Amino acid sequence: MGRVSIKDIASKIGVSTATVSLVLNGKDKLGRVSEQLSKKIRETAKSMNYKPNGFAKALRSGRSETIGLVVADISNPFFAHLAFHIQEHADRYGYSVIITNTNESPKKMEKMVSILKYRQVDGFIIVPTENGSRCIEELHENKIPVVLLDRYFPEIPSDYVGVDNFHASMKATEHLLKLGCKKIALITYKTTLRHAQERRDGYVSALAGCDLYDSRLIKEVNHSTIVEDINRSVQELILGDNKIDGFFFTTNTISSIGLKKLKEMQINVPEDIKTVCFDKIESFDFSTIPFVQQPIPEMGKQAVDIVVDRIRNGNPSPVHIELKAELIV
Amino acid sequence: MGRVSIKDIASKIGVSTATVSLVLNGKDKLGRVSEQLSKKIRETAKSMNYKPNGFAKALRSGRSETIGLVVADISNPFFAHLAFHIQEHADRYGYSVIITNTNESPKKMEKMVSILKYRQVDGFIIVPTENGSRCIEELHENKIPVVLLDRYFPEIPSDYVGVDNFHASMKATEHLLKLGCKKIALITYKTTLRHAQERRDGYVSALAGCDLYDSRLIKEVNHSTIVEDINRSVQELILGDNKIDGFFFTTNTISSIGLKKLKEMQINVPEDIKTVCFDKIESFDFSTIPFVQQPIPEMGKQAVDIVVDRIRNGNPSPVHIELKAELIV
DNA sequence: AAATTTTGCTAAAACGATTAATTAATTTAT
DNA sequence: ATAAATTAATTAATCGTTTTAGCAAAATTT
Repeated sequence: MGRVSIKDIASKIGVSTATVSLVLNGKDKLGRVSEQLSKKIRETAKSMNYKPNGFAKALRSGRSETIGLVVADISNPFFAHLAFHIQEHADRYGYSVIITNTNESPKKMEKMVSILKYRQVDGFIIVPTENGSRCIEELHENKIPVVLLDRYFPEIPSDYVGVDNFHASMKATEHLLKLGCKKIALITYKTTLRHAQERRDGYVSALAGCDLYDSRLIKEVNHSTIVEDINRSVQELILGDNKIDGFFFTTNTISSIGLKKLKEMQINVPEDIKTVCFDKIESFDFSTIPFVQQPIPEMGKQAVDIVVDRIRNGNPSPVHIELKAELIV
Repeated sequence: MGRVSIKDIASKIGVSTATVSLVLNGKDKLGRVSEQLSKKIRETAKSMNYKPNGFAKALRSGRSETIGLVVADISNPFFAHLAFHIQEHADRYGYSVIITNTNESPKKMEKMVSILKYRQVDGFIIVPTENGSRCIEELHENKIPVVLLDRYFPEIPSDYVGVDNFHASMKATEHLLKLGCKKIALITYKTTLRHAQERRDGYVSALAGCDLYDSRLIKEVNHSTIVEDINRSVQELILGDNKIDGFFFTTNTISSIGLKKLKEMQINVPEDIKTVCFDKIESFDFSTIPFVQQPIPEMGKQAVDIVVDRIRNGNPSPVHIELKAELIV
């Protein structure tokens, strides 16, 4: 016995498929189907274990009830957690989520967006890569709902959900200052992405406030050579002339590699040097290291809320949501 | 300008949609379309930026070129990494992946499978939950390709990809023995899932071999109350009469919580007590703790290979693939 | 009683592709 | 020159649903 279609139900009861469809979509009031028949159809559908064919539905209606999620790397815990909450929340609206990875390559991002477009997703939630703005603009031009997440492009107005990177970084840096640090190094990505710059600006602003800013303490690392870059930077900073007494790592990946290097060099945290990280690292003894905690569940929820709203009600002026990130000590 | 359909191409050149479809699907030899026209159609399609409508295709052909992935929890790094590799590999076959979470609840697993069925996925890769065998059997009855991953049900024959849990655990336990441990505790899930039992059996077997097996050193924890359970177990074991000198944690989550508790109790690893974990914990100082490393990329690859093969070539006798897991010291 | 409105349902055309069956034109074989 | 085979395209049905327009019968209004 193959799949049960609307036609099977219709012919079993002896009505038209139109009537069945109307009833099963709750439009029986509008279509004026009698109470009795309505009930009978619903019961028959249930007893025959009818499941609507999503493709037929999507083809006819033009909506797939699917959201495309594009992240840098689903195996990164930050994005994995985001994905988890996005899915759980989307599920409540009846939306499924297709997750894809860019691996921080704009080329791959374009490819993934194209695949998702082919899959006719109703809307996108995207953590964009550097130089990925063209791709986003194209989606805008095609009037496809997009919510940017975690990162955004200041030059193009679009819906965005993220955290207040600037103030979070400032607070993080100030925490090190309060602990007495005078020479605080920053390790961050070499990127034009705004959220990274905001994190840097927060750090700079905190230090400039008390005349401790020194540009030589900022080290930029490349995504593609991250391990070597961080190892080298940490080594230089530690062994160099500046007597570094604090580190601010601007992402979980950077933190993880940086702390590993420190451990390797037999530098104890926080005894020998203080550190603060952006994002949590899953670690059994992380308890001693303060970190900036982004409200991941809320970020996911907001992104879903917005994209679903755009899908359903069209595109008024874009919103730019900046959530507060807490410093956990 | 809306989407370009096959009809648009056809009418632009002045041919039938059938011809266009034939050419665009590489069946022009079969359908005997002239070389010239063939070329012209391909060029026009490209210039008009034609993207086939997946739903129409899926509706007509009955295949969605989508794989449904059901994992316990995508925010768990082990599953996140699996998901990553599954996606990357599926992409090479032209398949998209829809990921869903069960949160270890068989009810939710059923719901997710049902959603994915409604989405007409061509095949499933499933990390099943305890008591989830009925759901898998139903898929078998409906002749929908399923590959079980990480866990399986011995009572139902189905495709499966996992690791040799028994020997991996045995090796892990033997490592502790080699380090001189005499009282090795096991912390594992209280579950009927076979893979967990295999891990326990490996541990038991290693200890029984040298007469060190003591059932009181095995502690089972519940998924829903995992933190309290582990904390209590660790505390009991450490403070109890048995002078525990080793721990074997059977999953990454258990390891993480267990190690955190040890740290809290000021027990140093590996000075005061030796430990070995199943799965890697993302941690900057994990370097000192030996762990069983599952070949995640290979597991993902195999699972995709099998499910795609089943989709394309039907269902011969199920395969049961057990990969070797390495002990990383 | 005729005209109008409401009620309850159906017919049929989409949506965008695929594909078996045909047709028409040309080439080859007899 | 006629029949057979090959080549090159088209027609039309189909997948399962949604939805607009329309039709008859019943109920209501005038």
